[in-house]
This record gives sequence, C-alpha cells and structure tokens, in this order.
Amino acid sequence: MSKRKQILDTTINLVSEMGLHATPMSLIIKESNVAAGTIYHYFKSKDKLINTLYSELHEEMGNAIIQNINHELNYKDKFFLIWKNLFLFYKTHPRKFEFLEHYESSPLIKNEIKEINQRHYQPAIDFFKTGIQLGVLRNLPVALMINLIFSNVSTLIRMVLMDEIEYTDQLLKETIQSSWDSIKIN
Amino acid sequence: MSKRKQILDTTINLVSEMGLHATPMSLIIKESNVAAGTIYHYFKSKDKLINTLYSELHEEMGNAIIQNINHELNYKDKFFLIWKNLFLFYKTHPRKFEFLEHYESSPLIKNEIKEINQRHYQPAIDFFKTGIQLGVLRNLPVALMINLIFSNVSTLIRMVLMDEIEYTDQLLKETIQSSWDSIKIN
Amino acid sequence: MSKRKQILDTTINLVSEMGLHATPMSLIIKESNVAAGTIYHYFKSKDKLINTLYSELHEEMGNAIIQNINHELNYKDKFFLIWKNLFLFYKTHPRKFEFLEHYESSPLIKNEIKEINQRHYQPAIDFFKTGIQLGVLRNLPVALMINLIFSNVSTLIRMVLMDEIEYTDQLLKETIQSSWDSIKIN
Amino acid sequence: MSKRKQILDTTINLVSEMGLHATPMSLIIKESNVAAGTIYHYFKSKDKLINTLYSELHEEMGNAIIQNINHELNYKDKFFLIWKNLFLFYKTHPRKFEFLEHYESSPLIKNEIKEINQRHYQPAIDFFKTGIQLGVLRNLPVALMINLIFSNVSTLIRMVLMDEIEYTDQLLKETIQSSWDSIKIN
DNA sequence: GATGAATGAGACTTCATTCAT
DNA sequence: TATGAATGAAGTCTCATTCAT
Repeated sequence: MSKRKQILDTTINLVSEMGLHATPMSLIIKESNVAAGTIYHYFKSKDKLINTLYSELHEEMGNAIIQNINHELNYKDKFFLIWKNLFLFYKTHPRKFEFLEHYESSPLIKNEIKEINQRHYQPAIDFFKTGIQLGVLRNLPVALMINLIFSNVSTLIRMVLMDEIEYTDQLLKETIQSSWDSIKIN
Repeated sequence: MSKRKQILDTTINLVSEMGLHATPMSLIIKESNVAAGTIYHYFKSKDKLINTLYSELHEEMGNAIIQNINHELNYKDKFFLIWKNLFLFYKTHPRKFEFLEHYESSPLIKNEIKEINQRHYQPAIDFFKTGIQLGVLRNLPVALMINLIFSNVSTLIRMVLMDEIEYTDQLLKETIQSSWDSIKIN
Repeated sequence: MSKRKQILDTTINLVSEMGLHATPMSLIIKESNVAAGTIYHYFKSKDKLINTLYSELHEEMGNAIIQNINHELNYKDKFFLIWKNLFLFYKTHPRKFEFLEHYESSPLIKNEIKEINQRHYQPAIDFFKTGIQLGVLRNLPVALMINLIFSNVSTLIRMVLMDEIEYTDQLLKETIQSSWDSIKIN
Repeated sequence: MSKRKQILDTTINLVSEMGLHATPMSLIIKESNVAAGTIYHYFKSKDKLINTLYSELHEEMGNAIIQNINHELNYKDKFFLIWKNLFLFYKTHPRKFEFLEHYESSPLIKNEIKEINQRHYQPAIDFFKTGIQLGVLRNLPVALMINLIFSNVSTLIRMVLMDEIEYTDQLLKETIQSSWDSIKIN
C-alpha cells in the first residue's frame, strides 16, 4: 500500500474513534508507520489532510447513494432506494460515518469546503427538485428538504451504531416510510 | 454578577463561536475577567466546566419545550407547540444551540453524562409514548421518534442561523407539518 | 484540640507520607479542617510551618536521647542507651523519622536553622567530647563522630521501617556494638 | 555534544545545586539551550529524565568503586580501597553526590527503580558476603552492613563538601579505619 | 520520496498566599 | 480568631510543523 493511502486509512480510523482533536499528527505518524516529514510531503497541513479525507469521502458517498437507480423505478421507490443506499453505506463503513460526525461540527471545516463538496450530490438535488416540480413532493425549499431527509438517515444509523436500537429490515422500512410521509404530497 | 456566572456566560459565548478546542482556558480567563485560579475554584477542570454548562443548558431546554402546554389542547396542537417551543428557544438563544452543536460531537461528552441529562426530557418522552399508545402516532421506537423530530428542529434552526434559508412563520409552520406527517397515523 | 495543634499534626502526617512538595497547603487545609486564612494566622508561610515542626521535633528528640541516663552507668553503657533511645524514639514515632528524611535533604532548610537546632543536642555533644578527652573514644572530630553514629541509627531504622530487615533485640544489640566498635579505643 | 547529553549535564548541575523541585523544566530548557519539545523527545517526562540520570549515575558509581581492586590485595586492603574509591568518586564529582542527596529522599523515586539499580553493586555485595563467610567480618545482615558503610562514606563527604570539616589524608584514613573497626572481627 | 531530530508557542492546571468579612 | 473566595505567577507537557540529510 502506498504511504499516502496508509496515512489516509490510519487517519480515518483514528479520527473516527477518538475525534479530531484527540488525534495528533504524532499519533497518525506512529500508527501509519511513516516519518513526520512524509505526511507533510503529501499533505500541506493537518487541515489539508482532514479536508482531503472529507472530499474523497463525499465523492464516494455521492456515488453510493445513486447506486442501482434506474429509470424504470417509480418516484417513491427511487426515494426508498436512495435513503437505503445512504443508510447501508454508513452501516458498511461505520468509521466513515463517525468521521463525518466528528468533522462536520468542527470549526476546521470552512463553508467554502462544504459547498465545494455539495457538487457530489447534484443528482440527489436534482431528484428532489424534480419531485417538487412534478407535484409529488411538498413545496419546501430543496436544501431544507435534503437536510431533513439526510439527517433522518444519520439519526437512525447513529442509534444503530451506538447500540441504542436494534436494527431490523422492518425498522429500516418503517423509518424510510416515515421520512417519505414527511415530504410526499397526500 | 457572581464570578461563577461570569465564567459560565463567557464560556458559552466563546465555545459557541469558536468551538470547544479553539477556546483555551486562557481566553475564558481573559474574557471573563477572573484569575486562572478562580475558574478552578469553581470547576475542577475544563471538562467539568463544559459539562456543567451542558447540564444547566439541558435543564433550561427541558423546561422551555413544555412551556404553555395545557390540557385543553389536542394532541396535534401540543406537538406543534413543543416543536415550536424548542425552535424558538434555539432562535432566541442561538449561542446555546451552537454550543450544543460543538459539544455533542465531542469525545469530551461521556454517554453517562448524556444519559443523566435525558431526565430533563421526561415530559416529552411521556408525550410521545402516550401518542403511540393512543394510536395517534406511528408505532416507532420512542427514542428513535424523538431523535428524528428533534433533529428536524436542529436542521431547520441550523439553516436559519447560518443564513442558508430565510425564516418566515410560514416556513416554520410547513416544516412542523412535515415533521408531524412523518409520525402521525393517517 | 487547638487549631494550631491540628495543623501541625496533619502536616507531619502528610509530609512524612507524601513528601514536602507533594503536600500542598491546600491539602493541609482540607485534612486539618481549617480555613486557608487560619493557617496563615498561626504560621507566616509554609516554610515557617515546616520549620516550626522541625524545631519542635528536634527539641523532643534532644530530650528523648538522654532519657534514663544516670551517672552510675559506665561510659559504654551510656553510649548503648543513647543509641537505643534514639532508635526507639524513631521506632515509636515513624512519622517523625520519615518527616526528617524528607526534610533534611530539602533546600527549604537553611543551615542557619540546622545550627540553631543543634543546641538541643548539647548533652550528646558533651558526652562524646568527654569520651575523647577521657581516652575512651578515638580521636575523631566530634561533629564527624556524632554524624557517623547518628547516621548508623538512621540506617537501621530506615531498613526496619521499610521492611528491608526484620527487627529483633539481638539485631539492635549487634548494630549498636558495631557502632561502638567504630569509635571506642582498643 | 549531543542534545541528549547537554540536557543530562545541565540537569545534574541544576538539580544538585537547587534541588529537584527547585529545578523547573523551563530552567533546564534555558540552560541547556534546547527547545522544550526536545527534552520531551528524549525523555517522556521530568520523572523519566531524573530517573535516567539516577540509573546512569549508579552504573558509573558501580564501576568506580571496584577500580584498582586486584586479587593480590588482602581483604582489609580491598575494603579500604573500595571505601576510598567511593569517597574519591564523590569528591571528584561533588555534583553527583549532591544530586543523589536530593534524589534519594524524594518520593519521585520508586522502590522498583532503587532495586533495579542495585545490580550495579553486585561485586560490592559479593565482597561483603565473602567477608562474612570467611569469618573476617561480623555476622550482620549484608544489606545492613553495606548501608552502614556506604552511609559512613556519605557522612564524611557531606561534611567535607559543606566545609564543616577540613579534609586531610589522615582524616580519610582514620574514618575508614573507624568503618573497618565497626565490621571486622577482632 | 522518505526520514526523524528539533522547534517553541501555547495548552491545562497548581499552589502559596491575601484580604474583605 | 476564623473564614474561603480570589489571585496570578509559574509548573509540566503537547503538538503542528520544519529542515538538514
């Protein structure tokens, strides 16, 4: 594995477990078996390292949520699939979810970076916009609607990962239904 | 104002603005016009200071959300009022919301402390439990339901405070309606 | 018990156990159940408190070592008794021995204070001086001789208190004999 | 000179002069012309730094005391030489003696560390053991005997270094004789 | 590309002491 | 006599980063 990959992998594991500020560069250096200078060869600063991770992660997530969406599905089924895609991505990669939890609320992240990374969700944004235009979805601001739905996914996965609730397919289905009912018309 | 109060007030302002780790004790000391030792006279450590703030805040919020709830209101109206109460509490005290945003995702917070502070929400928990028992609400796990609704409130207030959306009474009403539709039966 | 006595008692216990620098005034305050100001009412500073303890201790020791010395005993028996008196004083008051161990090597103690407190040992000094004059003892500088003998006592008691050796009357007798042989003539 | 050596040298000088607690890291940093971080690069903590010094010192002393011991010397002469070796080591390196004086009585030192470092004195321990077995020395516990003799050396050197007595070869010889008389048989 | 010794600002906290009550 | 809130200098240690090799 390349040194760069080693560093990124170690960082996501450490940050997801301990938090951003409890993960000093010195620890990343030790755990990824590289020299101090090597990290700074690949990443200009700790900020840059974290933000790189953040960007790559969002690209990956952007791809994950549109998996298996095809045009033959009706609108509601597409919604269910997108929701499930995101949920299963987090469930399969809990470290990545935890990393985002630690990251999003940090002053490290600049709005500029957040905005840049929204491009990965353009298909999802378009999907909700279309839903509103078609009259299938409630006429809420798209950005708000997306945030509401995405935060629903986060709420469920957070409880599942923290063992505050027992995961079943039935639970997943009902939670998605709840999400759907919050935005659908009728 | 007592020194203790000065310290707590300064801390919530600084932490909400800069984040937990970007708020050194030295800054709290300077801004609250006390000596270093004075902080440690009242709070054993930075951790303890922050956790005290967190506890007092939750007590305040617990009281805020049941404001003006009276028995003559029907179930749905009570739900709208609780939602609005929480939203307006955050809107009136944006610093407190921001403090929580910084705090909740920090490894500083121990589950133990989180759990202890849930007692302040017992009336809310009971309210949702009753709704399910009465058949007014969907049969989702109560903890999940509460987290879903509360995170909806956070989503809206976050966007409003960050100027990502323009607040209107109409917007508030529609968002609450969306929340309600996600849990009501029929 | 008077506050002053409470403070002194607490201090000797704490210092003997933890050492001078590991015994902050705040701990003495807590353990002796007095207010911060009260200590400073009786003792001008931590230094003064410790030095007071030191002086009172040496007065007590000075009295202890000449206990039961009467003129009918021969010189050697007097030596054995003095040695034993000091040893038993330490054995009966281990805290006091430990206090001195922590104290003597501290830069807190000024030579001036050490010298002042030597007056309590005048009888012992005279005893050794006489021994040399009589030709019973080796012609070593008196101060050196006293330090050698006293440090022998400390060596034995230290090992006994630290459980590095098992105390028996036989062991005590033999160690005193060894001390005696180091200074006696013939 | 390596930074590590610079730090150790500076530390022994400062501690011997001022005492353990009167030697802050900041002073060591300033006097040894290194950055704060550099000390912690080599030594995990102040404790570790001091203990390293202690260990290296005992190794040096262990070697010093058996200097020039050869098998042609008789037992008594060997004893005199060992005594003198230790004395001269201290006299040549007064800082090292003073460092030990400050260190030994500190709660910083754990018994564990003391014990580990006794291995450097195995030859001396064996020497005394042999003396007892041969019937040349009094039948005292070896550990006690060694402590008695070593503390005699410390007593003399302490007085010499503190100018409480004037050093002469004659005085040295007589003090060693006194030590010898305390343990020899006949 | 890769190393790791070295940096130094700044983090949290302690502690002897004071002083108004 | 007795209290204890308040002080602030100073303590140990961490950490992102650099640079000569």
